[in-house]
Parts: sequence; C-alpha cells; structure tokens
Amino acid sequence: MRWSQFFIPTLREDPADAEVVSHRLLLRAGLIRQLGAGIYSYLPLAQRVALRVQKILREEMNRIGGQEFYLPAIHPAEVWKESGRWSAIGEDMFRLQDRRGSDMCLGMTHEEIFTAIARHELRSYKQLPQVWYQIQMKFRDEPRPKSGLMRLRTFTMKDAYTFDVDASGLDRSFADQREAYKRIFTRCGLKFAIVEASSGAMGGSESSEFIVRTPAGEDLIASCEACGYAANVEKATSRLSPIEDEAGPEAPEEFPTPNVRTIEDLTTFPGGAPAERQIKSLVYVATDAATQEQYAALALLRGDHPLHETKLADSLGASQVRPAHPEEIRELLGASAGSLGGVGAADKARAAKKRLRIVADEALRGRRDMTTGANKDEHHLRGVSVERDIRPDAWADLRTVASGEACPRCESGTLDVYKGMEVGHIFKLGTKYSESMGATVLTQDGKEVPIVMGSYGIGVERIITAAVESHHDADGIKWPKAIAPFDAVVTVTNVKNEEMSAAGERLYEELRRAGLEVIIDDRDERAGVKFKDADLIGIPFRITVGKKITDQKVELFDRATKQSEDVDIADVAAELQRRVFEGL
RNA sequence: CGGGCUGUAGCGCAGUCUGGUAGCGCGCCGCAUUUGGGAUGCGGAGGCCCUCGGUUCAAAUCCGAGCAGCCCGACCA
Repeated sequence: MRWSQFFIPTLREDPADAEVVSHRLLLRAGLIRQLGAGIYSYLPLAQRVALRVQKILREEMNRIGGQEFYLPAIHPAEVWKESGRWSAIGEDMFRLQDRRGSDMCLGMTHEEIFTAIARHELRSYKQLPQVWYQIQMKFRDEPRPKSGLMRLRTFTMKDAYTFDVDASGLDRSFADQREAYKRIFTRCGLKFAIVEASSGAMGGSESSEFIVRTPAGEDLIASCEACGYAANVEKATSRLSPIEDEAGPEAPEEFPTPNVRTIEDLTTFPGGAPAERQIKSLVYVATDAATQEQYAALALLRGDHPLHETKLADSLGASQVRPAHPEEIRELLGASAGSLGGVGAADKARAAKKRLRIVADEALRGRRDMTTGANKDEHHLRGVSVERDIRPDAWADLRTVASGEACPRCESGTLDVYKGMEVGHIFKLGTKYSESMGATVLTQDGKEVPIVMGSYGIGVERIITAAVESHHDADGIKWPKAIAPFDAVVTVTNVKNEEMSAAGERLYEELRRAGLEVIIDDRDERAGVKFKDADLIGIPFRITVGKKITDQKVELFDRATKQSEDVDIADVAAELQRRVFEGL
C-alpha cells in the first residue's frame, strides 16, 4: 500500500469524547469512527487488524475440527420462543416486526439457530461430536455502551458450538476449546487469566472467562498468585478465620435503637455490636428464571460483608434480582430498611400473603448471639442464633470477596482483586437448548438422548481493544506483530530527493516480494510528521530511508522497544523476515 | 432507568451570564521558502450555532419541549 493513497485519518489532538486509552488511540490513529452510541465504523486500518485476528481465529478453530458456518443475523421469533429466551431476555434484544407483523429479532447470540439446524440434521451418535462455528455480527441493546469498542451494541463475534452425545464428550470438546482459546489469545499478543465465572442467563453447569487485565476493564477478578486460583468476583470465594461466639441467651431479646439506620450506626450505639457480630438483612425482588414469577428474597450476610447480586441471583435460580423498593419492604416486613431481620420474617411474609425466600450467606453458619433488626422500626434483636431463630430456606455463598482475604484453595496465598476485561467466555451448556428445542440423537443402544452442548465466544473488537490497552505508550499504539495492520512501514524522509525515493520504492517492492505486509510512506510531508504518524498507528517496524542512503544504509526502527539501528539496504529484507516471523 | 456534563467549521474549543457584525488553534486549498521527530510566511475556502416551538424590533445567547453524545451508578449472555 501507498500511504499517500491509503485512508488513514490520524488526529493530532485527542477527541473530546474518548477517555479510555484504547478508545482515544483507535480514534486518533484513524482506525474507527463513531456512528452512534456503541456503534462504530471500522476504517481500512481497523479492518486489516480485524482480518488478521479473524485469520487466527479460523486457524485455531479449524485446528480442533471446527467447521465454519455463516448464519443469519436476523431471526424469526419462533426459535427464541421455543428456547424460552424470547421472554427471558429483556430489553437487551433488538426486536422488530416484518411487514406482515411477525416478530423478529437481531441475533445477540446463536444457540437457538445452531440448535435448530442440529435437531433436523443430527440423528445418530455416529455423527458426533460436531464443532460448529462462525464469525458474525451480534446485536445487543446494551443499557450503557461505553469506552469505544469495549462495550458495543453491534460487534463481531467468533461463536462456536459443540454437540456431543454425553457429558464426557462435552468435557473433551470443552477442553479442546479451552486450549484453542489459549493459543488464540497468546498469538494475539495478550496476557490473560482463565477465571471461573457465573454462566448467568446462558444456562449450563460450568463456564470460564478469559480475562485481560486493564484498568479500563469492567470485570473484577480475584486471584491468588501463590496457587493460581482466579475467579470473577461474581463467583470468587475466600477463606475466613472462624469467629467464636458466646452461647447467648435462650431467646432473642428486643431492645430499642432510636436513630440507628445502618450497620455502622449500630457498632457505636450503646449496647450495639461490632459489624462482624451483626446480621445484615437485604430485601430483593427476584424474577424466577423459568416461570418469570416475581417474589421477595431476604439475603442475610455478616454485617461487614457486602452482597454480590449475581451470587444471590444464582443461588435463587433467578434471571434477575433488584433491591426492593421502600414500600415493598414495608409491606412485606412492616419496617424500614435499617430495622430488618430474618427472625420472624417468614411469618410476617405469610401474614402479608407474600412469597419470601430467605437465603443466608455461608459465613453465618453456626453463628450465635448475633444482633439484627427486629422488623419493627428503630428496634433490634440481640442474642440471635442464625439456625435456631431464623432457619433460612437456603445457604449460599453471597458475599463479595475483597483484596487481602485468604485464598480459598491454598494455604498461604492471599487474594488480589483487579480489573479486567472479558475477551472470551466458554460455557458447558449441557442439554438446556437441546431439550427445550428437541435436538436428540440415538445412542449405540438405541436410546434417544438430548445432545450435550457447549458454547464458546470471542469478541473480535474485545481482542483489538485489549491489544491496544496492553500495548501502547505516550506516542501511540504498539501492535503485537501477529495482528498489526502492516508488518513494516518504509518511510522515505524526503520524497523530493530522487535517490531516497528510488531506493525506498525498490526496497518496498523487495519487502513485498519477501512476503511481508508493507506500506510505503510516500507522502510529501516532513519527516517528523511521518515519524509521528507511524508511531501513532503502531506498525511494529519502520525502515527509514534517509540521508544515509548514500552509503547504502537505512535505519531499522522497532516500535515496541524504540531501538533503531543502521542496516545495509541489501540486508533489510532478510533481517525483517527474521524479526517479523519469529515466534509467529 | 437515576445522577452529572456537553451539543457552535473536519477536529479541539471560546463566545451564552449581560440579546445586536460568529471567532481562535489545528487541519484543509494555493504560492513561496523549508525538508530526520507534528516547519514558516502570505493568500484563501469552509457555519441550518443539534431540532422544533415561544418571547423580542432583533436569539448561538432568554424560556419550553424534544433529540443526540459522554461520564458515574443501576443493568449486562
């Protein structure tokens, strides 16, 4: 390519709306332009990067037996109604109607569509396993798109689906995908962690996220350096030192607590209790994942422990939970937040004819002589034993872990909580979709069984974003070699100088013949402008053809290390080939 | 959906409080000089001041409604 004719609209100044590093640099380097909130156009430079990412995705998918499909992006509602997700998914789905008034949607993922194919065509265990994938546009009407390509409303996803006859087959397919993902992210120049995650509304038994650490990330990851434990905080646990309680009184004792509204208030109130001796009581409204029925949930935690809402939802089997409104709380328990508690809550709910489910955090197991609200404004109870006086409907891990807590897996480590972005997510789906949609095969002994599925996604834009977040400096992007838009740029410092210009053109042709992706900066600009632009868009290597050409020397500049050296022009092609292809 | 902020030239912004000729920097076009880290001079082009309505002799500016974007939170497959 010739820079003078190639569309690279770089910006000298930072765009006002871009705060996150990757967003700012992708705009400034002329890769993307915004069309709307969470909707971006990819300009030629970005498309070159995306195509290289996709090439890696295809190679690694094909390597584990993947077969590439290309499915529609617009779907009739029927298949989504069959799986139950037409109603289970809320406003995140773009919905529309066709001219006949039939419900349609834009595809936010493709489990239903692939399953619809599988149920018609897969009949026998002999056809399994199958590994199907595609690289396709996805549409999700995010409530809050943000940070450039980090959270988009339309994006490119490599989504793969596996079909096995049984759980052990799924285990193998899942392991294959996991290994493929490791190779993909490594080849793309990313450092990542594989973490346990909640499978959420996706369903299924197990899921792992691939996370790239960056301050711009939206996920919180708890990890232990000592043993390698890593989990999304929506799933992470930690080991707590046990607390020895006194037996306490025979029964809870009520006492007045005027003006006490919070756990904190009660720690300083005369006759109160330290936070770890209090029970925090939080009322939520949960939506059942299967029936869509709404009901109240009372979450109980140790006073100094924050709730993690995803954990609460998972423990209830709810598709979503939200904090109850003050009126709802009063209707249910007859008191305001600040004086709530689990003692007698079930009776109160029954009296109010409301369904209530009480879930207690594991850290409350066996605790006695605790203090909590009395479900009577400005009154609390002391001497509460959780099992004796509350008898929760369920025990679950509800607590959000914090940095510095002890690792749940190893003896010595402590947890570090850091921000990261999800670049890939793999799920063991099991039979959720095959059962609801009737995708079955016959086993060897002639039994009809639902196909056991897995689903595996990688966001192409997320890889690009993570690469920029991980590889940049004050001058611009430093693309990892495998996904850079070009391998090298030949910079002719002065195109009006015949000798430089001619040497540059000859070198450009030679490098192209050597199999390198090269762009020649043949613009009639001053050298400084060209250097700044080359640094900004982040091409890994720059060959500067300048004054030293009289001695047959050019300069080889490494963008990542900023090291440069003079090389004989005759040796450049071989040297570049060595550096570019090394490690790929 | 709640809170905050912003819509003026391609980009970054001033002007709005106190109504009266629409400005600055960068970029863009032409000419000259310059040519290894975002050159200099001279000349020039470029505007539905987000939209609609209202007040006024007069609105970028005041009032009302709407739309859009960004940030925080809620949310998130």
